[in-house]
Amino acid sequence: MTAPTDRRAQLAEAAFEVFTSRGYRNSAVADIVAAAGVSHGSFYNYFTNKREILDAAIDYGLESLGPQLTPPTEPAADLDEFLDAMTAPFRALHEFAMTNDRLVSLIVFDAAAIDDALTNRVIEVVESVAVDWQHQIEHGVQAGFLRPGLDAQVLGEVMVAMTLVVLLPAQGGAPLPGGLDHVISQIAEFLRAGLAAPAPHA
Amino acid sequence: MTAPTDRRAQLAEAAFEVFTSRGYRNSAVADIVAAAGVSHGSFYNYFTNKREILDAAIDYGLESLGPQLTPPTEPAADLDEFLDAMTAPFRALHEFAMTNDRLVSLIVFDAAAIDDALTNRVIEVVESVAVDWQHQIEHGVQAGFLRPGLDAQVLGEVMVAMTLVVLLPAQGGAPLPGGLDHVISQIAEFLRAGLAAPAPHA
Amino acid sequence: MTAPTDRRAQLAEAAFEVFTSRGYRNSAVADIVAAAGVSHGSFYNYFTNKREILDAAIDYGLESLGPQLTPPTEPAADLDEFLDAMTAPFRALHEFAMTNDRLVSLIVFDAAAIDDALTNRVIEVVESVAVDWQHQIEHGVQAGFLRPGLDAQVLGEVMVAMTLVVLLPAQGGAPLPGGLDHVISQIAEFLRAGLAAPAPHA
Amino acid sequence: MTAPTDRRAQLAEAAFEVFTSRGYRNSAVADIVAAAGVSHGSFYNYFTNKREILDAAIDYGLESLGPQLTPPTEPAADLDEFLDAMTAPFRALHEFAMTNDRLVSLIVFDAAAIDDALTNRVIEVVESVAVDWQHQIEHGVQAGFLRPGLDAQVLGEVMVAMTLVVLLPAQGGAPLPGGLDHVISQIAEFLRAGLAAPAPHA
DNA sequence: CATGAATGAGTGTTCATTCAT
DNA sequence: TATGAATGAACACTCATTCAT
Repeated sequence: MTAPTDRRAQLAEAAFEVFTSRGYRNSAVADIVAAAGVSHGSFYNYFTNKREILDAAIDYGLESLGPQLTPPTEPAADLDEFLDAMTAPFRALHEFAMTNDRLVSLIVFDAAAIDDALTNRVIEVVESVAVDWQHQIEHGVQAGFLRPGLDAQVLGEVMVAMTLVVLLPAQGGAPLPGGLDHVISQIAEFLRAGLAAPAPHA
Repeated sequence: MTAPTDRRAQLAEAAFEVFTSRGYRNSAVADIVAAAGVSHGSFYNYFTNKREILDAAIDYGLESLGPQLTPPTEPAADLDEFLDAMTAPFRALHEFAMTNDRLVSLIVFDAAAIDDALTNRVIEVVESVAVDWQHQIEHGVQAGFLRPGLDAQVLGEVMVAMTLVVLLPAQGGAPLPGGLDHVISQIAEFLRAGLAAPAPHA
Repeated sequence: MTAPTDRRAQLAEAAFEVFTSRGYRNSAVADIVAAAGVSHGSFYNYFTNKREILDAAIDYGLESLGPQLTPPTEPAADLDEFLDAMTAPFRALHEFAMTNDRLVSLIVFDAAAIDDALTNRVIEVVESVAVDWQHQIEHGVQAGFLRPGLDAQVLGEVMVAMTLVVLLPAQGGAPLPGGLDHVISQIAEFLRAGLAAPAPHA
Repeated sequence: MTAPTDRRAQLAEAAFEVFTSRGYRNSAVADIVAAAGVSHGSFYNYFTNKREILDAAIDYGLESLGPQLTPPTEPAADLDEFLDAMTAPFRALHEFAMTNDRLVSLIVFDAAAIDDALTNRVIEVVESVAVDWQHQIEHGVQAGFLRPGLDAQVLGEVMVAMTLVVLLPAQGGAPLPGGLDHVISQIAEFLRAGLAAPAPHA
């Protein structure tokens, strides 16, 4: 019925739907093949075990996550552009998390329960985002609009950590106080004051 | 072997060890009773099901976490005291997480996969910590050493999120760049610049 | 709290309540001791096992059944008295079964599922009732108002079997068509025609 | 070993053997699969639970019962034919019960202990037999060889009840006094006298 | 005789994985 | 490559019975 070449993709997509709606441990291989409309035995022609299709399902999910997460690679020219670039992912992540809460849950919470390989994979994604922010900050220091002496690596990770604020509401946390725009503007002001170079004396 | 009165505690402790080393879903009741040196049937004299002992195991783990987590209830008198109070939990949390990494993993990562009740419990702990920080900030604004216009609620949650920086290394993340002291001093400087009231013009 | 001498009776009564409301196999010793307000361990001071208390519970139940079941021992003097004596137990049994349906169910249906000893006990009760009816019929033949040539033993058992008609409604069967009085009068007419000696030619 | 198409039937047959020899509650799924020479897990490919295979096992047993139970559908032409038709099932039932005593026990005695659905199923079988007898009687009244004024519905149920006489010996009761033929002839005479229309005056 | 904690064999059920066709 | 029946180890949970106090 489906072209044989994308049986694997078809199964991965079905697994994504099943895993994100039931969680990894609560999902049976039988659920996945049923969702894919494929025979039970066929599963093992494409994946050696249940664990393996989890990677494929997460890949499938991440294909839509990636672009929104990455901040612009062009370094900001001045402080205002910098703040825009730093806060843009907060908005994107919040919206992504609100509409894909089960995927976030799958990646973040199921991962650690399954094995170290998956945990490390998640951590790598997180670290790579931190590095993007780190570069923005390094450039801002060099360009002179950020305070000298900033440790860009530490602050890149601080930025990553701060995204938790906009992710938690999607995972059952309290709604953002004052709404997303207000929270982002507070963060922007916090960053402006916290990171900007002191105003030169007139 | 153990005083009969705390069989329940004995089982909870064993469950804590088992859950933190294998994860909740990968642990069998048989593992717990084996670790406790108790018969299989006895388990159900003390807990009505496997889910119930998870609460007890987490309680057991949290008894040592609680005190270290809470920031001082005395409001800070000036900016330096404030920064000390704000950053102290980072050190405590880092040390706790480094020595109790499996408990953190159990609480943070297993919770969501199990129950909404447990997820909510975790979120409540987190929110309560956010509120403590929020009060510190509110007081600092009133006392005049923090910038007016700060939204203490938002920034309290930002603080909670930032703790992720010192928690991740215990969960398999990269080691803290420059060490804990360096990271904390960077955060302190960030907070000082980001939150302090502008210096009055001489 | 209770006189120690009737602990056994107290347990038997509790067992009767528990067994008749839940069935033997679905009742736990824990249920019985809870209903009796007695400690779990005490049970085995009075009964060697769960099976044994079933006998005691049935004894307890039968104490109220016995009198209503037995037809009058005085032999009937004529055909009308005979028919009254033969049909009276139908009314009694119907009423007993309607108000004690769970006991009937326990005795009749649980018995066979448990062991042959209990089955035989039930059958003995039934046979003893059959013998009572048999004697009535034998006497009627001798007195001349019943047809000669009747096999009183066979017809005694037929009478026992016929009681099933008035027992089934209590066990979930259809209600008696026309009501109990109508059914009994039909049976009486059936017996009159079926058993009476032919009217002497005038 | 067995044609794959009737694994379900194979299991049902094994369950029938197990249930009729041990009773439903005393039989484990493990016993059934062992008797069928099938793996434990296979059971749940064919039945969703233990309760479900009981229905199949009873169906299996009833396939041989059904035909013998049903009285002829052709209405009797005269009193002698009527008595033959009425008593024929007694012989059939007796023989069935003697050779299938454990099935009868399973159906009659286990049913009530299990659930209402099964109890109702048994009662429906019984009622349907009663209706067959009822029709015979109705026809006999119309044809004039049975007494007018008979309530065919009541007497149909009385007939069903009377079959108990020939069923009990298979369940551990005393043997039929005088043998089956004698008992049936006694019942036939009883019915003849009890139901026949009065002989017209010469 | 009273207690209730301890026991452990037994239950029905699930599911990832295999393999003959 | 496709299939789906077959597998069996593992699971959470029950409960009649024992026994030290």
